[in-house]
Amino acid sequence: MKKDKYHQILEAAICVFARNGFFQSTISQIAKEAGVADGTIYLYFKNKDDILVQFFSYKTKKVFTSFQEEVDKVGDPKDKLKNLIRRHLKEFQHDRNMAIVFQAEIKQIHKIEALKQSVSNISKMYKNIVGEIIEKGQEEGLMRKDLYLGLVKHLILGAVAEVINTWIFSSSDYDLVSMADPMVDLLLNGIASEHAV
Amino acid sequence: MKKDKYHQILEAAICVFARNGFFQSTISQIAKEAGVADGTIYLYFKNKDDILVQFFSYKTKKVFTSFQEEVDKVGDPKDKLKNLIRRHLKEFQHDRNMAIVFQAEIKQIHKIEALKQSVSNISKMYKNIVGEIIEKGQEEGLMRKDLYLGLVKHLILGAVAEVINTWIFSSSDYDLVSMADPMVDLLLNGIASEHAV
Amino acid sequence: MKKDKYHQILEAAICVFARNGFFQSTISQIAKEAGVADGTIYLYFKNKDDILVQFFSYKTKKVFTSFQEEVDKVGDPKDKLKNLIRRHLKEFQHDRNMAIVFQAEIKQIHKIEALKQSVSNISKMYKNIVGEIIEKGQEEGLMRKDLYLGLVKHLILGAVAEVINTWIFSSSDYDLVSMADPMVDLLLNGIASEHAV
Amino acid sequence: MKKDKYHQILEAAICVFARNGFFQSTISQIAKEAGVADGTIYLYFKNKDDILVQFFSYKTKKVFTSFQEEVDKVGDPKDKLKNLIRRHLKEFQHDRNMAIVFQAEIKQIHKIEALKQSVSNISKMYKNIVGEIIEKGQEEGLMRKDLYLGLVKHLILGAVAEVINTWIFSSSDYDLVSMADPMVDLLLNGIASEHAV
DNA sequence: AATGAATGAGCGTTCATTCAT
DNA sequence: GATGAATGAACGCTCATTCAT
Repeated sequence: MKKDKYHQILEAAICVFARNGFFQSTISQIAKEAGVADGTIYLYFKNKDDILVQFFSYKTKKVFTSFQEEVDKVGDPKDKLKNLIRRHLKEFQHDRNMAIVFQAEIKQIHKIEALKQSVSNISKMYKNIVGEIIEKGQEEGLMRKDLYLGLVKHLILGAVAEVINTWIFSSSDYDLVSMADPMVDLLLNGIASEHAV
Repeated sequence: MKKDKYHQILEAAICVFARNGFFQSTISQIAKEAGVADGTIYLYFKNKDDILVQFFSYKTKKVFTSFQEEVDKVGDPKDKLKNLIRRHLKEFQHDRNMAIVFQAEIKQIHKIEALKQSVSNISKMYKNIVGEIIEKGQEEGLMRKDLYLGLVKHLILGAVAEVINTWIFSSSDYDLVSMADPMVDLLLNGIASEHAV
Repeated sequence: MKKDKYHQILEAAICVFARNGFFQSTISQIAKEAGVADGTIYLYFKNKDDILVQFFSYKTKKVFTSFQEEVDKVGDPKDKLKNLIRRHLKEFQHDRNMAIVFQAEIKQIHKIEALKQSVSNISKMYKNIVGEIIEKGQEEGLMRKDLYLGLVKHLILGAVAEVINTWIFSSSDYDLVSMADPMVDLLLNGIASEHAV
Repeated sequence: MKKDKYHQILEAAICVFARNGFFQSTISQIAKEAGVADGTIYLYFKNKDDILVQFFSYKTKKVFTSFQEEVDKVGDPKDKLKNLIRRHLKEFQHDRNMAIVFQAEIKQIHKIEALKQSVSNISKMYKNIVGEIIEKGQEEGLMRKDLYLGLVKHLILGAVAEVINTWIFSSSDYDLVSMADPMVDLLLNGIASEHAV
């Protein structure tokens, strides 16, 4: 019934990284968490860095495929945005360790040579999805034409990331997904009262 | 003419931290950058962690005082928000190393016992400022009453943080401050076209 | 058509040892070279050291038998010496890996408990053969009576070893055996010009 | 009264290398022998390999200068040869650890990238000294003209090396230097009886 | 007999921290 | 105060050896 060792170690590693941070985690801790010997880790990963590389390439692919699927499910750009954010929150809520590593380590990681590439791609991919949604929304007259697109992407990604962050650092016992709809409302309509603008 | 050693070391440290990340930086590197001996650092800081503790308590105080001042300069809540964000971007653009350490290390740092407190405080302080602005806006009828306040705080902090992030990891030669006004516009009015809502 | 596994492994090991040195070689490398699994090696050898033990006891026996045979083929002590050296160079030229391991590892090897004995025996056996030749030469009046026998043995063994060494560390593409005759001439007659002594 | 740490460590290392061989020696052993902490070694040497590199470049220079001096002291080529060998044996007898490392490790060492150069130079330098002596001897009519010079060099170096080797692996309590004169006699006059040639 | 995944002791090396000068 | 040589604990990683299949 056991998963294969590769994933067993990968998950243990992510768990330990989530707890201590990548640089503060030791191979011994990971091995212990995974229930294997230290040396065993090196049968599946080239070195400590490689664990993170593998994690990012594996999870990123998996998560972004699910994002894209969710976006493609509906036609309306506003629904697309809603689905994207809901899925984003859902995936991260579902795998808290992944969420922590994604949020907390990703800023550090570009210092690891082997990860430079993949990290910058994660943001880019996400922002591409968002970008397409916005552009479609503009074409359909549902979204403002006078948007600085780059900024909108930052706004959305940043907002979601911060919500996840807060959830992570709190006791994580409230429902993250339930924040999707109010967030989309905020993003679409802003915080100003209608007659005030 | 030299600054006192304390600040000399502190700035050297931030520079090194910005370059390599906290855990990847060594006391030797900092000492070299500061032009002092390794041991000298321990005359001014209890240990390596303490450098970061000092940095955060010092910078946080300084920066947030400046934020508060900027917010207090004007009366209109929308202007307050604009001033806050403009100042935020300005300060971080002005001290890139600080920006990098704030953005990149802060997620890691709560794993350092001595920093747990200060880090969570930084977010809290920032969100308090934002919260007060929003509440004043609501009182004055300038902002929607049906806002989930916590979410709005995340939205604003997250958006600004993401903009700064992108700036840091890019070649950094564009003007960060100029993004303040369009960002406030976005936050206030959202991305949906008016008649579409 | 394959040789039995024992010799297959033994030869692979010598090849790897020749390339990397004993301590720098790993069981994995040997297994790979031999085309067997790591574990298989332990079916034929007690441990890594044992591979060298087996090699030395096997090769030493084989080589020295051939030396003795060659020496016994002729009656004249000078011819015996010539035959010995010629055979020595021939055997080592023929099996370069063996030559390298013999020359390069033998000095290290007495640090391996199990090999202490065999190594000192190799030199001893060789010197015994030489000793007998010299003594016979002296009896027959062909060699000087005033020789310090121990020294003569060193002289001969050392000279041959050094010639082999040089050959090993060069590109090994010249003929080693052709050096036998001039070497015997040198050993017999010395380097001084006749009338000069 | 203490020598500086650099030489203290270097000598301790050579002592340990002599005892266990380079690859079987650990930094901990060396540190213990030198009476310093493990880390201290890395203040003076780049890494374990570097200890050997330093040793060879230091000792080789020192020893060969002394060889050349000794050779230059006298004019007669035969005396030169005698002086060279006597000095060689003397130096190696005087510093047994050096002798062991020179004899035993040198064959292994060309596998260490940083040492490839220096090792091949040692033999070359020695053989150059010998070569010059022989050539001078030939010019002066003291040595045979029909010598294969390369072979003579091997003969001499090999013979001396083997004598040292035997001394090292024996209980080492006999006088090495006293073998110089008989050895030179052997080299000059050979082992054949005069009337027999 | 043969495999090769798994082990874990042991190594080289780094680096925060101390302290004699 | 300032130094930087010295420390030694702790880490990442290797590899001889074992053993279930």
